Amino acid sequence: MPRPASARPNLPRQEIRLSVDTIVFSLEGPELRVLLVRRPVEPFAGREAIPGGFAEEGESLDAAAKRVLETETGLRDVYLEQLYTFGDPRRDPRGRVVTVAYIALVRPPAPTPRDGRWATLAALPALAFDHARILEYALQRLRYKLEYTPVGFRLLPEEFTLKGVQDAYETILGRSLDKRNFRRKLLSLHVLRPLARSARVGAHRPARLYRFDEQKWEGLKEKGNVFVF
Amino acid sequence: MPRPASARPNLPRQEIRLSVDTIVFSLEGPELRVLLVRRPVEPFAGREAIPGGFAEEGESLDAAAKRVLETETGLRDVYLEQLYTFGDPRRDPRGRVVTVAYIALVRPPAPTPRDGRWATLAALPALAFDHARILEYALQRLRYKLEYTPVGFRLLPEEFTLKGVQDAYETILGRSLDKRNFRRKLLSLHVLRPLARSARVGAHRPARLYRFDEQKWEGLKEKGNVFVF
DNA sequence: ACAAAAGTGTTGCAAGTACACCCATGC
DNA sequence: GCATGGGTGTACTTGCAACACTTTTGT
Repeated sequence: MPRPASARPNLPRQEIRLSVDTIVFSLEGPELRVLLVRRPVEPFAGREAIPGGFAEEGESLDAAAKRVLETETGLRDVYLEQLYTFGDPRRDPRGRVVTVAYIALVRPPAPTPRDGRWATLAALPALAFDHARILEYALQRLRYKLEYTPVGFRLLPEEFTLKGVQDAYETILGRSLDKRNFRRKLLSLHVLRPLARSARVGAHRPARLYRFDEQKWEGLKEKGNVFVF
Repeated sequence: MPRPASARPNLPRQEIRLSVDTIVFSLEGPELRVLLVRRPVEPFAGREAIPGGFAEEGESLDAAAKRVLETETGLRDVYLEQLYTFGDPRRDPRGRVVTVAYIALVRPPAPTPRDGRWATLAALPALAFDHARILEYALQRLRYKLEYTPVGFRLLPEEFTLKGVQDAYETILGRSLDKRNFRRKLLSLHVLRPLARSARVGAHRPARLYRFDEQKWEGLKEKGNVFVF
């Protein structure tokens, strides 16, 4: 329930609206995908866009991102991080809309929300507003971040094989990595807990399953041994 | 001149205000300093704060940061980059204010604006709002960024000595660096243009002057040889 | 000649890269 | 027994860290 503006004498009148939009990434098939929703109304009616909505009175930006994402797509308990704020005055034809963009990473199997689809990066349609630019920026950040922090695990199932991690990295970075070197480096961080169970799929030796160890990772962060942005 | 909200049927009413605040860093003495201004009015009247103001209708966020900074402090032609957006609903007692924070780096000699002062990090006063947190975040970003990109040159005079660069780095990072290793690494980037002239100060051998070569730096960025955030 | 800062190379270590074969399982 | 992907070690290269002396100038 917004108080009238007159109750806030020090605050100027502004015709600026604040929206919170999220680029949602997931790995599906062996491809990096982005969640797009189709706009039912003008402007850009019929075009696809990244999910988003307007911030409400009493909520923080993080909370708004979470709420909007759940409302629009049904996705919950996903990794969310603020990306950048886009404020060009002409980016929305309706008027002045400033968008705080977030990145979300969801684990497979990622449900497909109604009115949404998982688009591959190779076959992106024309997007509404300046969403193409936002997406490009998000992708760049994801790639950079992947090299310094184990953010990639947020795109994997809770239990995964080393091969799975490597495939994910290769997909996102768009280049192939040496198996032995990759495994050595990954294990040398000591943030993976091997499980007793293995993944039995196909006519070949089953691969050991691992879990990401949040605690050890937090420990490393606190000791400043890692780059975290 | 804002159009009435009724002309924008698709935009919701929002009582959210958008401010753009900037953490201004400079090197003075041999210390990293932050520009603080004293608040003349409530809330937090008399307290010091980082300079900032409200965004206007037709301007981009970058433009707003530039304008506000010049209006409040008289500083122009400084390096500006967006830091993060802070949107906790209780961060301003007047109501909902979302702040897009920027970092600015200014070269010496940095003029001291009226109603402002350059505070050292060692002796920071209690700041208004959540500005202490914003400042802490900015400092962290500055330090990280220094290690991957030559932002540091934005804090130096146009012409500088290698010693000058090293002093700057040591100040900001808070640790001492090996002279030979530092020089080798810096020169190996090939982004410094040595000048014929030298800096003659004091009873000892004068040091060669250098300039930062923006062009070569842009070239490296495009080739993807460098980490740029 | 001496005080003061500028400038300069080498060695050891750690991390990264390149590279090829045996192992366990299902069919 | 063979096809399929899982799992492992070693040599080379490169970048980073540690370390001390000579050079140039002003006084």
